[in-house]
Amino acid sequence: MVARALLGRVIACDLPPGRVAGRIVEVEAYRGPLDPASHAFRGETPRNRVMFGPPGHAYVYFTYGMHHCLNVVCERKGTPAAVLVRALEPLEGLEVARARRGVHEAHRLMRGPGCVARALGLTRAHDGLDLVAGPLRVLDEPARRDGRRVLAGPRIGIRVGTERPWRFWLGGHPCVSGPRASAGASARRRGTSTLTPSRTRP
DNA sequence: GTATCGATTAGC
DNA sequence: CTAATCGATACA
Repeated sequence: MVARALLGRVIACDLPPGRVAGRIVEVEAYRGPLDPASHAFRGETPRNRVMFGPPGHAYVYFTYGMHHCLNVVCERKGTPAAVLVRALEPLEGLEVARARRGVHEAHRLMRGPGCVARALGLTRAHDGLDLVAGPLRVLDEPARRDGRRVLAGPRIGIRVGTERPWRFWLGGHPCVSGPRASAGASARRRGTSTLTPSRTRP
């Protein structure tokens, strides 16, 4: 619900040395006790505390010993749910983002959740920020999807909960990480079944 | 206490 | 495909 509504909206981050902003083009939804892929699946901890708080706040976590990821907390206080921001289309502050990322091409600046947080300059220090008050904000202007369709497919990078099509993105957008066509279309073209696991583990 | 594994990425 | 790199988690 909230995940789809966030597609096409703008996130702006006002931290030194200047504003970096981008349009949301790819997200993933995570829920609480019913979603084994969610950080909130096993209850509240110091790390995921913000997910259990009021909506409209940033949940920023640290993972793989080197990356941060940005989420938008949804649902009322006490009901953990969040939307992972996986990719933005750069709009403002491209030079600041380039300096932080060490990458030049615009379409690769904020492609992937770790890259989004890096380009915006976010760390655990920004966990819990109010996304209406700032300095990290979801701007109060209508979503602009530029005629692109909202497509859905399985979430990326998880090993449980993959059966739920809770990854959403703007079809064909160059800043989307991973597959850009719908899962169904992609499976049809390749003659493979979406239901067949593509990866096994010894 | 030790062992394992990530809501990832860059590079070969 | 793997290394990087460390906090959270599982388990003895």
